[in-house]
Amino acid sequence: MSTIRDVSKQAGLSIATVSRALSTPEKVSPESLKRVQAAIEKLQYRPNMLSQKFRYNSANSIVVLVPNIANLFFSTVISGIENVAQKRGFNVLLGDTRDSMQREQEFVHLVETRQADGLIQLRPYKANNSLLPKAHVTAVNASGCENTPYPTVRIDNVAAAQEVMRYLISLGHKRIGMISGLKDNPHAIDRMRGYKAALAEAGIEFDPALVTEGDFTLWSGLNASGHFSRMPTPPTALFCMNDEMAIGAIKGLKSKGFRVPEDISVTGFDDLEFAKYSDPALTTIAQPAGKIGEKAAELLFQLLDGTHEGSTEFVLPYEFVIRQSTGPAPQQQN
Amino acid sequence: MSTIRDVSKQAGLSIATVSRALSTPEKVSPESLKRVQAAIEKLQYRPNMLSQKFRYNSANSIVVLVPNIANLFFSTVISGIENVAQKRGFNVLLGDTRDSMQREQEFVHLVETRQADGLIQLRPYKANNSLLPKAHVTAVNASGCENTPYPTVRIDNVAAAQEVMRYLISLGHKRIGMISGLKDNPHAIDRMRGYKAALAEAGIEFDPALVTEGDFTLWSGLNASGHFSRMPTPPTALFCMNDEMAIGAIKGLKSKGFRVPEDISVTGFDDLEFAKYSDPALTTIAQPAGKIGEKAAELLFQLLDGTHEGSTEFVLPYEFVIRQSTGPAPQQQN
DNA sequence: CTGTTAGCGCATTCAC
DNA sequence: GTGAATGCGCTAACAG
Repeated sequence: MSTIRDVSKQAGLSIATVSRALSTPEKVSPESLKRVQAAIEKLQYRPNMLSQKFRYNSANSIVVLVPNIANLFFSTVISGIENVAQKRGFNVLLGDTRDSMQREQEFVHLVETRQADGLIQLRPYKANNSLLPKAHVTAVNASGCENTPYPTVRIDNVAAAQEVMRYLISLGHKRIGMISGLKDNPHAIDRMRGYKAALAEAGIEFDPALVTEGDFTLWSGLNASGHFSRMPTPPTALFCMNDEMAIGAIKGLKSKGFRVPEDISVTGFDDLEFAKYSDPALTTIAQPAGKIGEKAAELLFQLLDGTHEGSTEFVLPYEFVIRQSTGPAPQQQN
Repeated sequence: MSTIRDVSKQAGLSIATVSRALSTPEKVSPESLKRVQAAIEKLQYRPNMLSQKFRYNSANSIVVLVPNIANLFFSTVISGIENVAQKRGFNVLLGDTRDSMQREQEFVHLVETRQADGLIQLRPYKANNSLLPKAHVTAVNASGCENTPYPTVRIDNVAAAQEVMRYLISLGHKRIGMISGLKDNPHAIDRMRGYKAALAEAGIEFDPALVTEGDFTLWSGLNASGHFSRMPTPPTALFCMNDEMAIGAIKGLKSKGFRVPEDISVTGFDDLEFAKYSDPALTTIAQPAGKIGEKAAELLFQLLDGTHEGSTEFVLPYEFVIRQSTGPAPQQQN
């Protein structure tokens, strides 16, 4: 591997001139420029970015902490982050944490040790969980939730859940089951609030028996659906906290002889590509996953540049998409 | 940000001793060690890895080139790569190329400029497309295909496709349609060979009218299914080159009044998590996506270490998973 | 066991 | 427009 020194020798010029030829060619005479270029070509010289990073004390990379990369919602957010990082000439370091705090800590360490300049966290933070502030690490939480002290980009989960519930209620549903995420998941907490708010609004009493816990996977949705199908009077609608669980639940319900939506309506959350192709196609909340990623990255760069002003909380619009998995409440159930 | 020099001053020791305390504590007296630790604690010192990387001329990272990160197959492979990179203390740089050669080139550049030590390509290479060899870049192709000059980890696509086809033929199917990937996609080429081989074996003539081209997306599968449903005598089975297209096709066929598998059998390829939850559940080839990633990473590290011996082509076993989307050919069609 | 010294590759002074 | 000299933070070789 040739260095800038080799190039300078080959060109018969000083290191400084070669360096200038690379960064500010207008400050170098055409003649020298040509010789430098020839030398570079001949030696197949490539500047050692490791050295540049060291000198500038800037890694030109950001790390993205993701609980599980093989999750379509997250990977779409990452796509958005990549988009703007690419434009800024930044690399994206992938931190697949698998919900392990230890792994997460290791990736935060990358920023502390300057291997990355900043961090985007895709996992929603719990209020008490303050991994970041003890280190001076520039960070943004994408897909964040309310009441966190971190700069955050999110949608209004409470309102979105409430909107879905209002729609179900408007279709005549009164017994509406829910497949929640883990109880301490901040998204689960927010969406639960929307669920309860809509019930209260409609004068329907909250029934804990209608709530069952999943973990946002297909399997947990399938599993949870069993709880409902075994009830003497099953709910007529099921509000699922994400699309995977909704699709899993539909699978389970159908196998038990339920028709969706004739016997039971099912709603999701996220609007994965697969939601359209589910049978029946899923009524769901479309989160602007790509946009969330882009906005989070933009915010992070502003923070890094010190050019950010104003609020550090961005609430992006969601969209309620009505498809075929929801219908009027069956008459006999009233 | 404090440096090792600050720590040495604070501890009243030389820089070298501090450095040793960090890397080889057994070579430092307990007394000094304690003072170093105290100084580090007080100053909140963190070693600057940028400097270490520079000195060792090793970035301790690998880049993964992926055509589309929001694709479940790829993200599962990446998960596998992450697994072994993590163990080796390497970072994974994400290169979402979006099928753009320019973007791909930029990521290869990361290796040329030492920002990464090696590269794993998830896109299958065409025989003529030699992006890598002109640069001296250590690389492995995961999900590769036959006859490439690069170290590669793959499954036997020809045999897998042939096995699926044999199964369909054994069920009595004679008119078997295919939803292919883009014609010049190496995977498409290999799987097509398997398709044709099975037909030839069974004495069934190849009919180009039964082949339609998709691009591995859900939508293209849905779209392609229209081609078949409009035929005067549609095929009784459909071999799709991946699960997404199969799921899209099933959606399309059902909407046209076809029953799967009673009227038409459908098979996929990959065995995404969603394949189980499709209705009907998909008969498909299970690629060991995670394993492919792990093996590719292991191979890359061996190459980087110079400890690799023997073949640079690994063919991993696949599994043929029979679910409910396939059944006997309908009688009336014979 | 500890300290002094040199140098990794590059960009940037400051002279000329 | 150009070159010589300096230093970024760290480790390794050497000397004590």
